Amino acid sequence: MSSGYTDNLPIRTPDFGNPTDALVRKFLRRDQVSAMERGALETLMEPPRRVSGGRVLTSLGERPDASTLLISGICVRMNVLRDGSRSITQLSLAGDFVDLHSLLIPQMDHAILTLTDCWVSRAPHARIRSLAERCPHLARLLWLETVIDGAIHRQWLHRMATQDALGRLAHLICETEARLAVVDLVEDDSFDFPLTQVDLADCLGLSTVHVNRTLMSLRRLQLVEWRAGRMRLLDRERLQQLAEFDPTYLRLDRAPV
Amino acid sequence: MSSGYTDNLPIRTPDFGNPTDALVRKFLRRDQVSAMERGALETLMEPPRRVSGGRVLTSLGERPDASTLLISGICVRMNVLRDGSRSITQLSLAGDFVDLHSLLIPQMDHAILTLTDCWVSRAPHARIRSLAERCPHLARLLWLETVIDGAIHRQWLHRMATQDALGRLAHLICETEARLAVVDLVEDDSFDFPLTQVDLADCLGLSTVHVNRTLMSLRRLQLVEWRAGRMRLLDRERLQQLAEFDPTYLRLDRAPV
DNA sequence: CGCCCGGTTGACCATCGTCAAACGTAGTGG
DNA sequence: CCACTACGTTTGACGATGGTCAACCGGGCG
Repeated sequence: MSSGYTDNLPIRTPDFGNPTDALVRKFLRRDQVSAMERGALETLMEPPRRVSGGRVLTSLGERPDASTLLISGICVRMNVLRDGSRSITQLSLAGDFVDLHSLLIPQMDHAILTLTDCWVSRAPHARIRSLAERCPHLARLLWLETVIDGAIHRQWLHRMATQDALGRLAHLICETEARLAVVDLVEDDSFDFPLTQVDLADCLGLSTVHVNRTLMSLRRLQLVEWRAGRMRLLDRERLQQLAEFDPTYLRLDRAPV
Repeated sequence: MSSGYTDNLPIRTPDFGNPTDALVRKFLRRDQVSAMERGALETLMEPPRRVSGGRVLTSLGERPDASTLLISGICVRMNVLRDGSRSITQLSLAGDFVDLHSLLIPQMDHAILTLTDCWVSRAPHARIRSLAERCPHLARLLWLETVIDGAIHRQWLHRMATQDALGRLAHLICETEARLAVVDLVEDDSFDFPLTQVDLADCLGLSTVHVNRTLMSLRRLQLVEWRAGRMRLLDRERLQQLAEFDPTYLRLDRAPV
């Protein structure tokens, strides 16, 4: 149970451009963003910081005074019940604010963990609030981010309620691929997917054993290949069909907000 | 399969005060709202309209140009899979905007249905957008509404993943009671809860048969009484314990947003 | 070399789904 | 008034998806 807060490597420069690059790429997929707005977004962010995998970024009960933008890596929202049973209610990918909601709900009712080594950057709430007042359009783009989180939650709920393990797993893979594609992290139908089967089980509400059985089925069906933390779609068509995947809820179409 | 849009009874006056009353009551639970802001909210709304139960308020694929505020009654978000399996991903109660997210995600990926007879009032998106620009504080209060929806989704997800039927049902009852209490719709530990067991099954991801068995257990345990669409908590303490209910996520504490 | 973590597999079991039938009540129409 | 229907609820029997327990494997690392 690692609970260390950070382990910054303060001197080293990250190997990416601007901290907001992935975020802006998502925005541009959905609307226009002016150069001025890009500049304004950059002023939100504190200097990037590196956090290794398996750390607590924000803990249960905390009242953060900033939201954290994920520049690279994967984080999760982790809910825990008193008896210790855990579940992952969201995967956060590059370009996602992992706890933007804390701007409006002060106290965390869940924890944020890094699954992998991550680069992150904080945006103090005071700065976000003031920027939102000056740039209503950016405010709506940020609002949209939280609203899409909600849409993803609803899909997960719907899948938990109606699909069996195979469909659920297939859907998670399709969704993650689609979200990563937006921020240019998919190449040749394959992308980094460094979850353990325990993590997957926590996402899907299944036991590890059954996740394993289900993965075996997916492989036997020749739908995916998953080795060394890299997922490859072998037959996107059939996989999406099995998952009943329809990306409407990800709002990947361009429409002014 | 009723799909009629409305059945207005245009002349009759509704038996409530201002359409925004319940909404403002929720806001006041969480922050201050000035008289000017109340007035501004009222200018958003179109005249209230009555819709009977079991109607489609907003259908799948639609691109609404207004969001609908629920003044009284109960609506649900209904997701449907191709094979027809349905699930309810949200219960909307008095004072909730049932599709506020459509301000930012144009195309509906689910439908909104009335479960009971409802009074509703539309707020055109253009008006909301312009009000949000003029009153950033109201914008944040509205944003908060969508963020709380997300927090509720995460709880439902968490419960689906970790709790058995009994805990899940108990949790839904606790949550609904807490939400209705905010808008003064709970009296003597009892409140209107006019869902059918089929509706409950769609909310909880269970079969109707199993919902029935689970309800029977709850009654045998002397935790609730449920007759004629009215739910009464007989032992709130034990029920909340069984449900592992912790209302933090509902953000019922007062803190400026 | 041995440990530890993650993955894999098998055997057994429980929660919950499916199918089916019966019951009560409200509403409709003869 | 009664027959008939429709809907929601209740209960039983049976079966399947997925959980639990346990053992084993394989690779990376101290």
